[in-house]
Amino acid sequence: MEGVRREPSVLHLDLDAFFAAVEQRDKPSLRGRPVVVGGTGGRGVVSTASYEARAFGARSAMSTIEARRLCPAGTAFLGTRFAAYKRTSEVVMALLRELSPLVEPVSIDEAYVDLAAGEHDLSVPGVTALAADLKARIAVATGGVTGSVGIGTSKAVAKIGSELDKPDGLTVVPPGQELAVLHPLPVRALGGVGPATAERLAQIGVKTIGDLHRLSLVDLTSLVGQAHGAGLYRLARADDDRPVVTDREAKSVSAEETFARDLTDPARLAAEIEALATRVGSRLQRSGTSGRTVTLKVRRYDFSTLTRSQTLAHAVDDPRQIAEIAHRLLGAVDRSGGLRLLGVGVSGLSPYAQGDLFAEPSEVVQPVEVVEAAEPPADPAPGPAVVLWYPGQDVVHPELGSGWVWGSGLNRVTVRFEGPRTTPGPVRTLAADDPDLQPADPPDWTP
DNA sequence: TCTGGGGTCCTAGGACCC
DNA sequence: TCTGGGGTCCTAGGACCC
Repeated sequence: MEGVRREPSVLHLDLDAFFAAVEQRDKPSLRGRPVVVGGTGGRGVVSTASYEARAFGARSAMSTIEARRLCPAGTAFLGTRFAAYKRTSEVVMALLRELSPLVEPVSIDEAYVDLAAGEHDLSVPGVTALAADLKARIAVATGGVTGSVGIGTSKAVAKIGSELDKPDGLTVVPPGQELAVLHPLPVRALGGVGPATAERLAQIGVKTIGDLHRLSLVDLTSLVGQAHGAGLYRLARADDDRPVVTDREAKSVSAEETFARDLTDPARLAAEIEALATRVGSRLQRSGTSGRTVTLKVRRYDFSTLTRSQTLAHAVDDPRQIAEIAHRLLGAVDRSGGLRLLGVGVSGLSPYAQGDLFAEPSEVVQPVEVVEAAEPPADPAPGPAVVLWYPGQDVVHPELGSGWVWGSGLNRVTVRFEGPRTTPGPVRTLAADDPDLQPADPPDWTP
């Protein structure tokens, strides 16, 4: 177990029944009553059920129809208000960043904090007091939303700790006690063990993490695959050295929609593709990325689901181009019987925006050759302007400080500005001809 | 009126290159 | 004449997470 910490310095926070808790905070009449948040249409599913609704059997991912059957009259069924949840989430994440610069949001209602990167007493009483104080501050700052905290020597142990005492829980797993805590729990408690893996394990009599511990690495990998098996083998031994990381670049962007009724009309299908491509393209453009692979997802009337994808020579972020590929891919799938869902996604993302001037750094460094040219051309060549920015180039901005170019396109340049030593600075997308943005060290290839 | 929407990671086969 | 591997890219599907 190299690399596993000796002190309980990984904290996991999970906000309790988060969407429902925000609704109950904002609508006092809902407090103490069953609340179900999610899709309210005929094909909707439950995102979050309040603890009062869980008492009647309502659960996340259940169809809303079924939740209606289970819950009594007087249960509130609400659509999602994502913006409100996002604002509340940001308040909580800001409190976590006061504890440590190393905060890893996992989702809107979950995060890890590396307490070793802050100034803290990492004894068991020390982190227990810290967690109690954090919970109190979250409740005050959010107007009553509670969270469950787990603290341990690794992410896996911290996460399991936060599950043990929900809601409004606090669990510190002391160093050395990891296996005693883990082994009685069902294998489903481990991240990465879902219904399929649990079923396979159950068939050979493996129910608890303790049972899993007795399996050899060879047996485990032959049962669930190389990577997954090796991962579970280590988790059963509380051998988990995954670091807490602040930011990860997105790898794909997608949008999908389940229709109220299955669609067959080609014009309607085409219009849906356009709408989805527009959502994906505008999100790509807002984040200053583009991608080379366009994927179409189709769910048929019988719930059978398939994907078709095409990888292009150039990265795209233009909704019209994305839609064009998606139309072609849809043309090659069987639509008879009707389609329940369509989805459009772009992956293979790079920070370079689309456009003919997108170029590898090696191509852009070419101005160096001009230095060696005996004479500059008499007339500047007509056509597009030179590439002003290349990835990795150091730049300065009077307000944003110094940074480096992360990606550049025809009209845009994405710059990562340097933050304090321990945290990466903000990423900003600017107009390529923004006069405030200057090379930090102008290359002098002009005579 | 069964079964959302946004993601990540892994596997496996075929193409292609060295 | 016969017989190779490894590595990477692409496509499709599946498991899993919140």
